Amino acid sequence: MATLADVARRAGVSTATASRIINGSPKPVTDELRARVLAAVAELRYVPNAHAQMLARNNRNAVGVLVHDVSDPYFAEITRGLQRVATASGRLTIICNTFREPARELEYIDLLHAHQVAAIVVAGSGYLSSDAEQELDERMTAFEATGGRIAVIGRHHHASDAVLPANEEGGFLAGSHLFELGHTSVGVIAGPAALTTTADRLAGLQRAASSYGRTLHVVHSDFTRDGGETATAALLASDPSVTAIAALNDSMAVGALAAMRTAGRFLSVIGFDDMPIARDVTPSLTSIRLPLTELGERAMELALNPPPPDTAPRVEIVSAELIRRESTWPVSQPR
Amino acid sequence: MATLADVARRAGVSTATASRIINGSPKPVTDELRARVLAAVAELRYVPNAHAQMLARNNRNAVGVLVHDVSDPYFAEITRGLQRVATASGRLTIICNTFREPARELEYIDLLHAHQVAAIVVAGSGYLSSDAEQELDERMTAFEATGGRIAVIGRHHHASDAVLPANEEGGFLAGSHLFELGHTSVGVIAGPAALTTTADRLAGLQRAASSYGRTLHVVHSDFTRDGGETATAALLASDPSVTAIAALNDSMAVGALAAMRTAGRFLSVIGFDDMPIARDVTPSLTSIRLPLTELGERAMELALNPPPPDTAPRVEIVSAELIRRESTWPVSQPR
DNA sequence: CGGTAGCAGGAAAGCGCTTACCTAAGGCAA
DNA sequence: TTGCCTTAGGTAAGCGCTTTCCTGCTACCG
Repeated sequence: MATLADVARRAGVSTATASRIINGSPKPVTDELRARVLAAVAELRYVPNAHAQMLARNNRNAVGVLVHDVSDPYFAEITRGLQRVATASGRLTIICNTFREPARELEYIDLLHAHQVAAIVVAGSGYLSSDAEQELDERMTAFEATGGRIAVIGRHHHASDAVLPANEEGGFLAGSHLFELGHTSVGVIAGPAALTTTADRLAGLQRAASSYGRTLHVVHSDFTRDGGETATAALLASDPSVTAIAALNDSMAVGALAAMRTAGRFLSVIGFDDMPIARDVTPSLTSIRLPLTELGERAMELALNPPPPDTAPRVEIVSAELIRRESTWPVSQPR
Repeated sequence: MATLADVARRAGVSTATASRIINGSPKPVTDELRARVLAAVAELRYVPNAHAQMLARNNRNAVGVLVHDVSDPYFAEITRGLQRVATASGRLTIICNTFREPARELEYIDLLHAHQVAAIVVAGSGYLSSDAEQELDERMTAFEATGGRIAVIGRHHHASDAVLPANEEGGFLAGSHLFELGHTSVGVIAGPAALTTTADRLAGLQRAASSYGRTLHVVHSDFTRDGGETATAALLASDPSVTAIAALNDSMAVGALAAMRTAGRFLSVIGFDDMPIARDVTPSLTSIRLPLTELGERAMELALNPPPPDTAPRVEIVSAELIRRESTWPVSQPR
């Protein structure tokens, strides 16, 4: 690897001069030297060593993103928003897939910390409470103590800025929609019980149920399409009275559709997240839209723009919206 | 930020000893000192500065991934494979979204180079030929000249290892399937003409067409769902004789389905890539399966395991497979 | 013509680590 | 007792950069 010293030697200048020219520092330099140095850079295909630069400059440039799984469309959408903002402000984004393993989360936080990132965005529901969650909180605090910034998406961390999707409100919207259509027995395909996302969406649904004087039939699944399919199949078999299904995300809703196709029973289905696929399945899916890209953008903005010191953490709530499509209909007009 | 020197001071040892203990070097150290140092690490919440480590050790640990857009399911799937392998061998993966802009690709290659990554995987079709492509080739070669490894996916780079999806074969499979079903007038919704992926898949389709003595009606689009929808709508309107559509990826095939729904004309459709969504649309999509995750895994393996020196670049071809579903049927039994 | 700016460029001190090499002390055989 | 290992730990030289401070020079003023 060519080093700055190589370039300087070749151009017949000191490393100081070479560095200044390459970085376009304000110090004046004669055009002649500039040309010689730039020529040397080109000839040697010199690329500065980023680690040495970071070390010498001691500025934090990159930002880290902790995400459960980028290939999950939910996170893919959020990640796109995060990246847009980060890239726009000229920062390198390091994306870390935690695969939902708390141990890996911890590992990655340290790794990002070690890499001197300016900020870390943690996306994705946390667990309601657990040792790992505790530990994560602690590491996040430690990172912030060294001047790093943290923003979380859809997860509460007492000390950090947060962007929260209106999960409870969304759940309420979904439930109200179904009850408004006259459904009395609603099956809920929920995510893992320990996740805050599940808890919040479910809470909204419950609120709707009690305000309409109805009850829910909840089964827990895992937020995947296949999980949704099996859970729905089981629900259909065990409770014939159910006339509508509320799935706590679109993937499971799509699974529910598949289960109903094989069972030959077609009930109203409402999903959650309004992912792109929602409009392309048949029937197209009524869903609760969460502006995921925006969620990511806001979070990155919070992470990159430090708040005035000694103020409380900022919390932004982005609201949910009901998107009506073909998969829900009045209970009085069954199909 | 606590530094190693802080830890050493606090534990009353030299930085050398502290470093050795923290890194578990083979040098023997008394248990007493070890305990003191580890205690200091915990108290100070010391996290080593990765940049300083990289600089001092001069070893390359991370790997970089250049990908058009992780939120595109096609690349999401590939990325998942890449990450699986990289993480399994204990490496940090830096994912860079190029958003299909050649300029950004160049920028990122240099950035990864500067960060001393051990290897770079470039995923995603290149352009048939262009200045930017030329330039990219050059940078890649420069990177390899400094000891870095490069592997490409679905793109030819004379000097690097490559994993290639069998695009031509897949195109042939798709074409043969449709002609076998008796279709004589096949409309092709292609991607941008300048992309090698488009060219290869199209070539396979053409080969099938000529071996069956048929011709194709090709329109170019952009590999997005919406692009596919408008292109299909236009094709339907302009050429009423078409009885089947071959879309060069599933996203556009889904768009084609949507266009046909609005037009009220239902033709056989075959997609490409067999993305998860294919089985959930109605009718479920016949498609050419490309094992995308595997594509990513193989590429990362190539990137991480250097070939014996002075051998030709390794090229692996992963084959395509026809997945029959409901969206294609014999021309003699129209719906 | 001396004195002082102003300018172009270099010398060198770090940034936070790792590690080759050195030292001091103890143990043991001759 | 001497000599030589071994052991436990420290010293200090970098890794490749940036940046402060310093050195000559030329130019200009009185």
